[in-house]
Amino acid sequence: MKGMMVIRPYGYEIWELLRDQLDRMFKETGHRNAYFPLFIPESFLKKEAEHVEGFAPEVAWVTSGGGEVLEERLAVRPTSEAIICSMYAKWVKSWRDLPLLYNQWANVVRWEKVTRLFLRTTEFLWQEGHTVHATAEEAEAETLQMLGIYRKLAEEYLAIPVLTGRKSDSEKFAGAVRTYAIEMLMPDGKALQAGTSHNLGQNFAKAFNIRYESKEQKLEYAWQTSWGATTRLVGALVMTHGDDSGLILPPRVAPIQAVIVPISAGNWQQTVLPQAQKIFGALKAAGLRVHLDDRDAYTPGWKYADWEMRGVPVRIEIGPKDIEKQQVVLVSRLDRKKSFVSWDSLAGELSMLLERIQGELYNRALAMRDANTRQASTYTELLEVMAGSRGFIRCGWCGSPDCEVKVKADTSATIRVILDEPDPGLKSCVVCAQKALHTVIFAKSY
RNA sequence: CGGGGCGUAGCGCAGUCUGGUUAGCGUACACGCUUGGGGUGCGUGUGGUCGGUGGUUCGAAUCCACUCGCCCCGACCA
Repeated sequence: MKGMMVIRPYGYEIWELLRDQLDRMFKETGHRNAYFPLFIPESFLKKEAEHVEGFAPEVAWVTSGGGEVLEERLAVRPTSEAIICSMYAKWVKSWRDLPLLYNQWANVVRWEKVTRLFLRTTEFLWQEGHTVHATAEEAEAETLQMLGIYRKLAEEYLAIPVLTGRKSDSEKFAGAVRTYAIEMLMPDGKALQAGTSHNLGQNFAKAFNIRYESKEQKLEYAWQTSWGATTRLVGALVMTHGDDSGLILPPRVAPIQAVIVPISAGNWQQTVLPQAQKIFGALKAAGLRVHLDDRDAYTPGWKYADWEMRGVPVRIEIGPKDIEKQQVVLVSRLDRKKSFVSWDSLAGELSMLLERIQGELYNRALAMRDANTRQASTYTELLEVMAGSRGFIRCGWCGSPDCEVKVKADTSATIRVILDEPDPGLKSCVVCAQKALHTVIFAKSY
């Protein structure tokens, strides 16, 4: 099947680690998990006009079941606003029911014409949060809070710097009032949208009739948000940190943080292996994700290359010479630099090394992004950058869709985010030279 | 969806133009010996509907048509 992915255990473990972090942060902010149906009756999907128009081209339909043609065809969920809102309409009665803070971990299907492994697949895994609030202010605060959680996940766990900001009208979610996103820059100069948070206003509440009775005994439409992040994040990890030897995984989301490679010489299984096993047990007990590679069929050198390709941040070598000195050799995946550490201080030293690698990966990614972020004050400058090095381009924008469309037609770049704070140095629109209302980031995107 | 490229062993490829023995090579895999602190070396083996379907031909990996999948560029896309 085109665009479908199979995720084997090592890759899935990466997803599980970042998923667990997100899930923890959601719960810390009062959200609870729930589950809603995979199929959505067409009549539900049609209720919000802009929403159905936005998703229609990429919906997969079920038209028969049990050997019979269905009276009403069913959409395989491309996102669950429609089905969830239909339930929220029944559940929300009073201001006392609010806020409703639910999240769903699920798979969704979007029939994309062009697929790209991990970045744009027909079926993907994600979480989608759907909340209901009594006021517009609360909904906006929720939207921004969740954007902040995505930023935290990206920067503190995936070690990838992000820009946050609003999307232009042409890029916003179909049915939303406002869409915010975290936006990453990949090493090839293309931008990747890695998480979105939408303020839905009352659009869906009006379409699905989600109303509550306020303290003042007035019937009011509710205010809603939705927000999501997907398996695309795993693709972002791979692209951002990899080098010529393979993957480099940030320690906080690495399924294996350190691999122990016993030096197989002579009767190593009697001399070296027992100590390697002891160290393995001690590190595991210290809460580290370690693996002991005791395969006899491969030489140490082969194992080094193998684990480097898989992105394990630290290798621990132990051989006959180390047994004598009661030490091990730590090797960083970043630069292959070796350090010699005694057995009794290993757990502490390893933890510190892992933290250093986590920080260094972020710094590398930040340096890459900064080196590929340019400012353009004239249209000629913008064209030159897009024809050459690409990357992020900061410039002024008057806010007119016409200017946005012109850039896309000429360069295929789009506005990735509208920055929260306009740069006072960028006074005029990069296209029409009229007064700039916003500072925006243009880039080609995945 | 439009333009271009590519599908031959798990992976990477040669062979296709110019149809003709048993379809090769590297790597991986299995076994034996050897080696072991940067992908050890030698040997013996296993593994193929040549993406699929149909056609042309005495004969098709090779020519033709259709089709499926993948990659790049563009359009589309929260």
